[in-house]
Amino acid sequence: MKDIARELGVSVVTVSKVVRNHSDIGEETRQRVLKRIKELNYEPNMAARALVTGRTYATGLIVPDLVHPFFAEVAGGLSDVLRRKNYSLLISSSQGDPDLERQEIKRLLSRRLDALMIASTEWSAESFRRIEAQKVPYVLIDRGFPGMPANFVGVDDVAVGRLATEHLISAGCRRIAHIRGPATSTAVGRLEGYTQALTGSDLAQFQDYVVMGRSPDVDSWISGHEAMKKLLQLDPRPDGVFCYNDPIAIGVIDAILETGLLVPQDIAVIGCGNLHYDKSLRVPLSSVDQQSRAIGERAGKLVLSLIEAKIPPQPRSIMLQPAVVPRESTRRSA
Amino acid sequence: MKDIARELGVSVVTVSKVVRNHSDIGEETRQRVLKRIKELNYEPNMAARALVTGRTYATGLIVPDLVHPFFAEVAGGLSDVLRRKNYSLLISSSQGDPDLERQEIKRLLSRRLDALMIASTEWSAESFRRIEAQKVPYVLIDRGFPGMPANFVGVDDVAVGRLATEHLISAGCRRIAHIRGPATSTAVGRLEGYTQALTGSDLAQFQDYVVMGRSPDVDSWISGHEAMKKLLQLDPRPDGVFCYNDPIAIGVIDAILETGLLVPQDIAVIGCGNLHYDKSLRVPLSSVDQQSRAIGERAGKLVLSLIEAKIPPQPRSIMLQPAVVPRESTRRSA
DNA sequence: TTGAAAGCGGTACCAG
DNA sequence: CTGGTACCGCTTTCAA
Repeated sequence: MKDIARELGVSVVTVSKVVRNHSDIGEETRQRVLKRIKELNYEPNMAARALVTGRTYATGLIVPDLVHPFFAEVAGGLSDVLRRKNYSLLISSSQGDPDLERQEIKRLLSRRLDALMIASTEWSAESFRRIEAQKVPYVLIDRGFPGMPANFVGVDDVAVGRLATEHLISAGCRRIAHIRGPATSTAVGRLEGYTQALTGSDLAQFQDYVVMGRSPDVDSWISGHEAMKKLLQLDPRPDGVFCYNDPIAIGVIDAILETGLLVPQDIAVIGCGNLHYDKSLRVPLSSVDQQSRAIGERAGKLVLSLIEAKIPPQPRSIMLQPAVVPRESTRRSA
Repeated sequence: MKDIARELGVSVVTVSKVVRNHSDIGEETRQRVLKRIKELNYEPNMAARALVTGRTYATGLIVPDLVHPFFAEVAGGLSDVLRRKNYSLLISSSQGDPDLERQEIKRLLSRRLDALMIASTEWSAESFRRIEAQKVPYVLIDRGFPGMPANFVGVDDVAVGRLATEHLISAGCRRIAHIRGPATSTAVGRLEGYTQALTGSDLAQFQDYVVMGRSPDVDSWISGHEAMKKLLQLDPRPDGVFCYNDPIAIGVIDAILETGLLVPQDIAVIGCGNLHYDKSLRVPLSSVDQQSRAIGERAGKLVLSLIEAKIPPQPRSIMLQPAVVPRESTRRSA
């Protein structure tokens, strides 16, 4: 910039104004500067700009696992929205480990990002105090903290659990198990919905029909497979299983088939997420659609509005409505 | 930092040195400063640091599609390696559009990242000149440019094509089709391997047995589905299909089954990528493993070494070896 | 419409 | 071991 200014015999201020196409610049001067900028392929140094303006035009996303299709889709939707407004996106994965998550938050905070989005693996809202202290706007994605007023974008998880369970009931299942997720709002909400649906029906509820996989967010398939093995040893064994997510459901189906039982005839299975390959599975998987991409897009828009706002607005909670997508895995001649 | 310095009656330089635990600082002073830093929860401003050191401790990754499991896994492996060395990762998606890709490169370049990694959708190496001009180290991922000396991490694509095709041949297929990808090195290499394998056999080669999907990187399933519909109208129709990637292969299988034909009995199918859900598909999918995660990890290590190097080293090409993972979709009683 | 000066939050260099 | 000074590349303010 200094070079351009010197060459053209104008000041850096002038060049700077042209770059940001500030109004008060002579048309002739503007053209000259613009021309030289193109020639030199000049790009302003964002780090320097960030230093003085305090805005980086970058946001951060922390997810438990990038490879998990749900988070990949969220990231995809997010990235699209942000790109259009010229924001960059830093992504990091917490591997489902709260310590790593805190560390990542710290790292991103020190980059002075304009906003953070987090699908948290925490059970407590503690580490968000620090973000608030730094006055960095943030949005919780997919998992919230009950009673904590914070910006949130996700799906109504109680509805997810209720819909899934009711679907199994109407498919004729009488002994419905649930493979639950970790201690996040998402898992808790779905469990709650499951319980509500059962309570609303005349079906019996068995204590040991609710089991938790080892690490449902990261090694989902294995978690599901293991959990189902346990359920299969129960007597009476379940005839319907509602799974915390689709990869778990896939593990569950595989476990059932290995035993020689049939899906959905012997045991019906439903998952959550409606991943795009669900319909091509060995047993096409019924699933509760979570609108993953929409979650990313809404979060993107919310975060942009947060950044633009001069004063931090009231936290908003955006709750998308889930829907059952029925497929083979629950199609019983009930 | 200024505050801390004032409060403690030392200079900012001293504080700065403590932060970076520079050697020549009195133990007592160090402790005092450290203490205060903890108390205030102080984090150095990376933008400021970047401005003076010229290093951002951040790298960028551009992929055609984040949701594509292959790239998600690459990103996952990469992210792990970089995190351990305290680097952040900016991810952006080019949607398979060369224009968008160039735009993203520009954007990331203006952030003065320490290095870039790109799974390019370009057919020409033109836009990489700009990166070189800025002297930013970069690594091509998955797709290279023949004859262009650049850092590269990927799989030996000719071997991929050869292995897949030979696998179909040994499964007893006599009329082998190929659904190819776009004009990238990856797709070209696989096609080359396919041709080599056929030439090395006594099988006939049909011109119209090679078809290309619409947008193989982004809407893979649809691309595969459409392409297979075309192939099915041929006479004689193929009895084996080698697909550019797994999502395409899934679309292909679905198209075949819709017609009432059987996989693998009537038509065997093999894909590339060995995605983790392949084994749970309606017809468990044979696939050529591309070591996606390893690609990410190797790329991460390479990029770190590039950053550390004072003088740009000779470009290295890291070529991982693929392997066939046979499953139901090619298991014929040949 | 233009530009001089100050400074964003740090680090490098070198003198004390 | 400690700190003064200059400066990284850009924006802001305000005077010309």
